[in-house]
Amino acid sequence: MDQLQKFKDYLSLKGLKNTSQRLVILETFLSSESHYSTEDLYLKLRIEHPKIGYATVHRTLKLFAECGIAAERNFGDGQTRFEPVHGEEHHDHLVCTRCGLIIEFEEPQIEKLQESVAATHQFTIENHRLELYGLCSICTAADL
Amino acid sequence: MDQLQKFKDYLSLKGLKNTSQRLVILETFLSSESHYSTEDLYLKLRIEHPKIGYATVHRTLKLFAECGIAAERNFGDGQTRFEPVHGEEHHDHLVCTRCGLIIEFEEPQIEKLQESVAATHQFTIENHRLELYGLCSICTAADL
DNA sequence: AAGATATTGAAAACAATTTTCAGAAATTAG
DNA sequence: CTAATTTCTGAAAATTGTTTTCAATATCTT
Repeated sequence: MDQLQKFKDYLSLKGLKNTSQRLVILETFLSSESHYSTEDLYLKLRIEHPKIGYATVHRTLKLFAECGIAAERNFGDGQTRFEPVHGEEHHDHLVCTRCGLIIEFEEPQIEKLQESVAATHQFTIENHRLELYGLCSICTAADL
Repeated sequence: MDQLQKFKDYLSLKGLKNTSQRLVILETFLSSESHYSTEDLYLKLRIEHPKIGYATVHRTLKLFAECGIAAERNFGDGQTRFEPVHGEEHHDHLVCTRCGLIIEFEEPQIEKLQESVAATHQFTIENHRLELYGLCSICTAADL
């Protein structure tokens, strides 16, 4: 099922309304570079849809997160970011502290070790976050 | 070297002053349960030292972080927390999403895998954060 | 002890996020 | 199709956590 259908299903399930703003925001959100903050997306939308307000963008992003279309991320810069979820494997992030580059990665072995740590403490894991902060290859090179 | 000495050295290195507030805050910070938010520590201090202001607590916690006595943590609840650092191994956290319990753990194998992920992307890791969110053993049991 | 400099606490400023509210839009009922 | 009901929107205001300002005070140096 595609994301648009998933969103519409969620709206009707919850008795919410299918508005033009929500569809425009979804389309823009899905169509490009990930890791949007509310502000990022608001500014991008404003170019073609200057009527859409900041609060609506923010509310809609929260709605995406609620229905599983987006995941909330926080990379410690004081802004919450949202990234599209496409039902793929869970992934984690490398974050360049100099240029802001964000790279996604998957490492099933780490996930397994996390499970074993949780088991040791009789913890039931619901989700996790792993971020590696440092310099990307370009910034590392520039640093020499 | 103990933490008090480390703090005093840092102060004189930076030409900062050794005030009674700073010492009281350090003592209280080190003397008990970790993972304080500014507010937590402010409220705790207020019992015995009602004159100490919120801003001073906050500034002092930042100072601890600067000189390596404290580490800043953010568990996604919108509050920055500070935990005492005692020069031990780096550790990560299990966070109970129901009762708020925080358990620390170390898993060197995970650290190694992180290094290999970074190497794959020619990334130079400066630091990382790993948090496992879920239910602690007690909340898991209560959930049945 | 005096002078120079940093610190304090209260309040104001900030930044990100969330809420309020009245008018507008979407859905449902008739 | 129209009216009635309910949700949504956008602008502005409110909230929350954090940071800064500033005048009075404390600390350090000589």
